[in-house]
Amino acid sequence: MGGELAPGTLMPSETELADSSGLSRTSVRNAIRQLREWGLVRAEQGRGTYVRAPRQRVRRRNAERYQWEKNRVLLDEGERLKTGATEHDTGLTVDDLKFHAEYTRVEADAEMAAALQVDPGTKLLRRVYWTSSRHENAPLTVSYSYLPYDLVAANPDLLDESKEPWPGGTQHQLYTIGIELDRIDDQIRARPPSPDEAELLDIDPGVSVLTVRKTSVDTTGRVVEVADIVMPGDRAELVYSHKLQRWKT
Amino acid sequence: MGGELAPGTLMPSETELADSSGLSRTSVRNAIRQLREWGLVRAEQGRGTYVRAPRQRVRRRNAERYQWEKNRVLLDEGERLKTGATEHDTGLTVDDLKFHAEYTRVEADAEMAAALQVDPGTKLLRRVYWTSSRHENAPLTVSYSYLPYDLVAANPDLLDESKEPWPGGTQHQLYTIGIELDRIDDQIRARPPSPDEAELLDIDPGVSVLTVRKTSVDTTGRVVEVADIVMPGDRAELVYSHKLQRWKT
DNA sequence: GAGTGGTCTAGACCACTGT
DNA sequence: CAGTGGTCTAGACCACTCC
Repeated sequence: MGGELAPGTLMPSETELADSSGLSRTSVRNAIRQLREWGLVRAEQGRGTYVRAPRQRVRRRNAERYQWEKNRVLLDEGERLKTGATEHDTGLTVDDLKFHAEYTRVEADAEMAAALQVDPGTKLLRRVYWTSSRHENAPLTVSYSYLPYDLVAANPDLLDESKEPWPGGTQHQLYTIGIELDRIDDQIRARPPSPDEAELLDIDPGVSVLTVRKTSVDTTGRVVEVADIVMPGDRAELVYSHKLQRWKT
Repeated sequence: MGGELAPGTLMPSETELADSSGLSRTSVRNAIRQLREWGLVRAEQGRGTYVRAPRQRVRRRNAERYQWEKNRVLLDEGERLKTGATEHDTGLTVDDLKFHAEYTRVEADAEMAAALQVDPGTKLLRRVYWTSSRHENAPLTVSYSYLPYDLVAANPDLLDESKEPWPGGTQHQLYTIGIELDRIDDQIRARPPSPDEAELLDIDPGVSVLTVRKTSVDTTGRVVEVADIVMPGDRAELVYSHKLQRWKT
């Protein structure tokens, strides 16, 4: 009835709601599905349905972030280790964070070949990366990054997933192989999650994900990285700020 | 079975699928719901379920668009009328487009007051605006724009919805009352559509919308417009391009 | 074992579309 | 009118969690 419940509160069970409302359980479930699509409630099998914490939004400010990362590249390593990009976004310190990284060597399919401007079948390094708070289970973003294998092979450290997290981010690692970025394009979409993504991000299958396809172009015009960043649509938010040129007075 | 059907094809009816598959109609409907959430199929009551046209994506390049709009402000009106922002996005000419505009005078609620940095209850001009192709029924974007009423009242034309579409866009109209923009911030989210939005944008209730909250700040640091732009998540895409500063050599 | 949500069935009625 | 999707019921079984 328009009321508000404290986060973590256990809802009455579906059968109980059906009995007390005079509706069938099917109808009650349909109603609850709406609440789930809005991320207001989470159902746990065998346990019950709980009110979710208020949508703690993750805010990514990509415009500033990219330039900020670039500026950091030329700092010495000690400086870089102190603060990473995730802390930049969330305000959490490095001790609160858990990392996961996983490297594989794959061949470019037609779609990725077009995005990277290479031939289909070209060897790529696929880097799956996520980070989450030690106190929460689900990551806030998951990143699938693709780089031409021959390019990164110039620095063996870049092929070693145990060297994660990359100190200073992707731009610094590219710097070690002589690459300077000139431009980054972000392409933003929303779509339903795959079952895997729903589980990993701890969202209901009915909640969309926000995705960013980030394309990094170096100073010679070459595409050096394509990354797909996936975020839970009910908790994530992207911010882009544009400074406009002044009219001549 | 992984096949692909031509757009517009009529699917077998739900009862027919239930009979031929040996499943109940409820289960068939659940399966179809997945297709709907992906925007692959559209159900029309009384008619049937059709395969949707391939997701013709609308691409908005906001970073360039905002500066482009600003540059156009100082051109003379004849120039401006030739090409508007929608044509800039879609490549359609002005003859192919239908416009809708609707003005109301409202009071700022707590949320909008905070966004506009005014007191709650302040009079606002609410401008609902959309444009769509003459050959398709549903708009590609709907915009809900809010401006302080006293600000725009300085030019009576800005209070007259019949003067839409604004020749040269919002930035030109602000120019007529002596305002130059300094910065535009975009805040991007995804969420389920309201029933009204689902109908207007011609999407299934299960398909999320992509929203942009656009905040325009003038050269004195004042927020002069807040606009909420709503797009169908299965057909829209946002692009932001960032040019990075060079390292000193 | 009792209680939860997840899945499924078989059938009913309604609102809407075409002819 | 017959056929479509939208909504609803009443009941079953399963997988899972907790005691």
